[in-house]
Amino acid sequence: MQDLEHRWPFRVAPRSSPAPVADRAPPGAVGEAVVSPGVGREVHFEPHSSIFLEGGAAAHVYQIARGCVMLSKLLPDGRRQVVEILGAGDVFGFSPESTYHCSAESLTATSCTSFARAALEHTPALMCRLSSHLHLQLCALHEHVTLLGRKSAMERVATFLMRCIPGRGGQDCPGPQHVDDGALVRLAMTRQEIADYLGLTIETVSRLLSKLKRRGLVSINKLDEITVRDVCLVCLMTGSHMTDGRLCESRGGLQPTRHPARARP
Amino acid sequence: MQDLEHRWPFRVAPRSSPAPVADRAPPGAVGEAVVSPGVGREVHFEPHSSIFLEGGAAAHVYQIARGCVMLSKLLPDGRRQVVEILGAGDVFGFSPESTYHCSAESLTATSCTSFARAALEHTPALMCRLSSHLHLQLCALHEHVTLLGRKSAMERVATFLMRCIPGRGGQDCPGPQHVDDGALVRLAMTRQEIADYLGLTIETVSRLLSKLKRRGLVSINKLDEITVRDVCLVCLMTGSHMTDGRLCESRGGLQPTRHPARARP
DNA sequence: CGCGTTCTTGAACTTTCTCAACGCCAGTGG
DNA sequence: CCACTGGCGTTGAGAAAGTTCAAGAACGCG
Repeated sequence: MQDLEHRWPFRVAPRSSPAPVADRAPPGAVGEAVVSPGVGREVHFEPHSSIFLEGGAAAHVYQIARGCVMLSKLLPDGRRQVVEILGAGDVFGFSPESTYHCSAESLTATSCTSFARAALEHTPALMCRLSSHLHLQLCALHEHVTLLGRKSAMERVATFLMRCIPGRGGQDCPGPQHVDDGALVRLAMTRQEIADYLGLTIETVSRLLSKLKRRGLVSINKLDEITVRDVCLVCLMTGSHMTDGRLCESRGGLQPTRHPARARP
Repeated sequence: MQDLEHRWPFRVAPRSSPAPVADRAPPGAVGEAVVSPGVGREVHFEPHSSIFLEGGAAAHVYQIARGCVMLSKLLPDGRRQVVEILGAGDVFGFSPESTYHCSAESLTATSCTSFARAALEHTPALMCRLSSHLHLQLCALHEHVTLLGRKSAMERVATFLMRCIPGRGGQDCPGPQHVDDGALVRLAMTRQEIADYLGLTIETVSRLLSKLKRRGLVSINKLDEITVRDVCLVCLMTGSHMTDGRLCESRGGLQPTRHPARARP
């Protein structure tokens, strides 16, 4: 259907044309036709405002028309995990219980269509249309589970940066388009949120960004605005590609034994 | 609707009645009515057989009628992550691309209803019925992301054991039913698979199971058969409960700053 | 019984976390 | 205008958790 990656299009502009900082229309067909057939209601959220809290009554289901939403969970001792980051077209607020199992917070200015849970249960057609988006999210979540379970800290940060650059890093990545393969990334997240997303501490995220800066791979313009100077090079650090040039070759079968948990040095 | 946990009911028997090692009907309504309206075909898999491989042509979507399935992904250097473990009622094989983005393997003897992808696309009603299961899986995946991102190795192992005991550890856990609060767990997974599921190494899993054994919390009968001697005590080690007695109290709001990444000693 | 596979255990080493100090920046109020 | 303050972010030193490597034990199967 369409690309799995870059489903939360942070405001990003190609390096060569630094102009359009305003929100762009999401790439791909993901954000298509968010029709609201009577039951749906348009709701808007400022950047970094709470949409609902973990444990609150699960009254509504939301579909994002524009913007970015972050879902997170807390452990009772205060450890937080950002569980999913969503963009246009994505659906959240489904809960098998009567309460939300995670909190939702907008990252950028966000518009959603909200559906009352009760109404939804009486409109199977609508329910289905919303559900049909979920397997995209499931797929992205699988990718993220792999990041959390098996990638080193640097690979996580590199992967994170690549996810902020639409159109690059996926299977159909066109490779560098200009001699200067750079991209401007607006993060819209604090270091703490990035850390909670990547399963790291804030210090580690900070240190690794500094290391990337020292190596000349990125430059940090404004804390939440990073220029990735060589997209391809950062992409090679994600752990998702063969480091010796070849891209993923087809695998002969499962390799059940001896898996190094982290990349070898 | 129903419980999130124990959605992959490994063969488990209460400690007091050690008899029924044979597969039990799944608890809850998850495994309801797996009707196959013409398009669906019944397929069976031996324990530990491959259902499809990551990168293979995504020809079918499956719904589990009975048994357990493990989804996994490989990084190009051979690191593996078990991404999801599924039980009766769960759906897998959806892919936004033309190829599968993960591999599927049966853990126990498994029966599935398989639907040709092409047929599915012409039967929106069926598609919807399958999709409607996905938000349950999404929810379980959020839980697992939290485990991978924020839990210590011991908390992961404890959580894993609790997930193998149906009816316990969830929000509606009845607590100990007998004076002797034990449970028999059939793992159906090798140590390597458990490690790949929990984002650890095989050595760490082995070490921590030994530590639990030394502390008298579990006993290991047959490598893949473990008796959890005190379910409640193991549950307190999962990191999902307040360790000082009280269960989760309602939280006042988001706590965006200072999150210890691991539990304090 | 012997062999291959899987699991366990130990010791050394890495990575990442923890704790603490410091820097930067924006907003505030004298 | 400038010092003060609070919130983030960065950096360093030391500690801890988990990994790696290697050897030995246990299991299962012919």
